[in-house]
Amino acid sequence: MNKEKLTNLIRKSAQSLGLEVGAFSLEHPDEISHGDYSTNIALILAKELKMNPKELAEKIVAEMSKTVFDTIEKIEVAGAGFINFYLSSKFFDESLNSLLEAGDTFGQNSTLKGKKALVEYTDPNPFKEFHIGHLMSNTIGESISRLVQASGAETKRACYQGDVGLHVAKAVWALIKNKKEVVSAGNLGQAYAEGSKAYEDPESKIEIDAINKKIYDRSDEDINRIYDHGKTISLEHFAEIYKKLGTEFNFYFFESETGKFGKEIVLDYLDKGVFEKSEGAIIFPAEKHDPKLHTRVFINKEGLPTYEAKELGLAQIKYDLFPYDLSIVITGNEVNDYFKVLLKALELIFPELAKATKHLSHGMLRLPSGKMSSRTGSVITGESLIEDISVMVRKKIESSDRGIEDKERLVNMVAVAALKYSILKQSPGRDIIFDFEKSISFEGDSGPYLQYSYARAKSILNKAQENNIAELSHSGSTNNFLLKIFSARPAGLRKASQLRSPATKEVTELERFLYRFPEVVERSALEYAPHYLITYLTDLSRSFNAFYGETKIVDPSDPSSPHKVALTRAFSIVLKNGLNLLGIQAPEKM
RNA sequence: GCCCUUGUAGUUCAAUGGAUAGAACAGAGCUCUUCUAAGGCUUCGAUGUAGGUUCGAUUCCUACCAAGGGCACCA
Repeated sequence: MNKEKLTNLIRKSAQSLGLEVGAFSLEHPDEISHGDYSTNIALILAKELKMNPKELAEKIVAEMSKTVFDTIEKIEVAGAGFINFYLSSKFFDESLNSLLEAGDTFGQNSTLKGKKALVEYTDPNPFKEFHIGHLMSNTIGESISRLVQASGAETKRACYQGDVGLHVAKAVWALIKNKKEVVSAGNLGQAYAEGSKAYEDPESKIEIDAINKKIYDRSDEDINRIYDHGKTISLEHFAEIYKKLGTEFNFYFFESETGKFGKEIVLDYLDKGVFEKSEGAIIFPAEKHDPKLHTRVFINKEGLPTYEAKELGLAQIKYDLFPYDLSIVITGNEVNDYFKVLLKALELIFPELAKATKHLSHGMLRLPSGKMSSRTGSVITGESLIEDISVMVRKKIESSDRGIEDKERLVNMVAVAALKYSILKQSPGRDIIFDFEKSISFEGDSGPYLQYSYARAKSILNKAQENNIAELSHSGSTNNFLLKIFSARPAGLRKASQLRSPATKEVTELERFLYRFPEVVERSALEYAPHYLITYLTDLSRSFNAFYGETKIVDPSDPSSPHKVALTRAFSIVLKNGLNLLGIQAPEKM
């Protein structure tokens, strides 16, 4: 009994009462004790017919009850006129079966099957720090990429980096002045801060502007050498961070490439009336197309392309390399208004690319003490934040000994999980007030909570195997999980659907959550909102932990034990698949 | 001044126009001779203000108040 089937049954029943049925909703109630599905059809129809919604609901229920369903336990009218459906143990047994059979693939859908998707995120700038804002973009982008991939799209990841521009010139200026050989990415951050400060001084400004031009045209050997070296150091540093975070990009794009291309596009469309000349610059008067938009400069007085022109070039370069059906660009929300202007320009030039482009923005990471600024050097780097969290995780791991072999690997897994969870738990687009003490938690709603729940489930499964209740075997491409019934009879292998004993006829809350996973994944992907998935996984884990607390799962003397073990196995599958979609690793032990 | 976003327990976050507004942290109290206590169980506590639309509003509309971001050559 899936949602579609049930919707049709409800519609049919109402129609056979002679009612005209329009749109109505069928959802999982917020409160899990209110049943598995709930519809508001009676409330909607009663309004049109000016009837009492409760009475109408009763009539619809009576009509539905004429048909016998073995997957529905009971139907009842509740509240103002909601009809609640409680699924039967048969339904749950079957769904458990298919869940265990699907294994790693459970949760995937095909809404984007056959499509090509390109996701751009993180976008740090060489010569500047990789700060906590980049961690945000990376975390969200990685999860979106995985969700889109799980929806069937051929997915590529891209990172776009600003390797030219005033910020680079400022850093290079400071490096030359101090005759400092670049040895670490940290030096570059300092150099950038120093250059920014110097830029306020008119004399230094002239020098920095000159360097900026030379970087663009590569006319000065000494500057080229310092520039190339610094860029290499930066990129190597970023690569290390990506490794820690678990991101592998397919494409790297640079502003030094997109600028040239973007400029050509703008000049090309200058004649065609999209752009105009104004005060020596080339502009796009977006307000002529939409009063809420404003004019932006695409090529400045100096003849250099701005961010906007570069983006035009980027859209085209991306498409040439990977002809996408969907191009997702993830940025901070401070560029929202520019992006709207940009998309309007793109729409006039490459309508099909504009249609395929989806801009997602995340909020800012704000510190309780005020705004972070790399210009003044008051930044928290991504690296230092991960290290600070790691110190706390390390302490925790040292205090408990579970025979973990590679402790540093676990430290990184848990630290990254704590960080990613705190970023993904809220709806995207909103600012995060980042308070180190409060934001990074190992208790309650947290990444480590989910990981701990997973490790616990794995530990129970190992014990079940030792007690000969379950047998985990990998054959071919599918995971087979076989359970044995313990009794006087010869131990036999059973499918999960044959395990429920009369004693456990009652359906547990855990089961009511498990089968919903694919729906949650689909919604998260469709709305580009990983926080739905996080909320679900947290509820699911809480439900499992409560289950663990109130019952003994592995117990050879208990006939319902194999069924409980099967549920534990199902839980571990869903949680691992879910964590994977968030870009969080699931440790076997912790 | 104009445009965009956001106001929910003490704090950080949830809630496709639906039922008694959910969690977590912090506070109070239980719980390891039992499969991982990074856990479980009790308990206290909230929709910025004023209107409107609706059978029903945290959600939609209007005004106000408050916070953040943006508004021509940085990104």
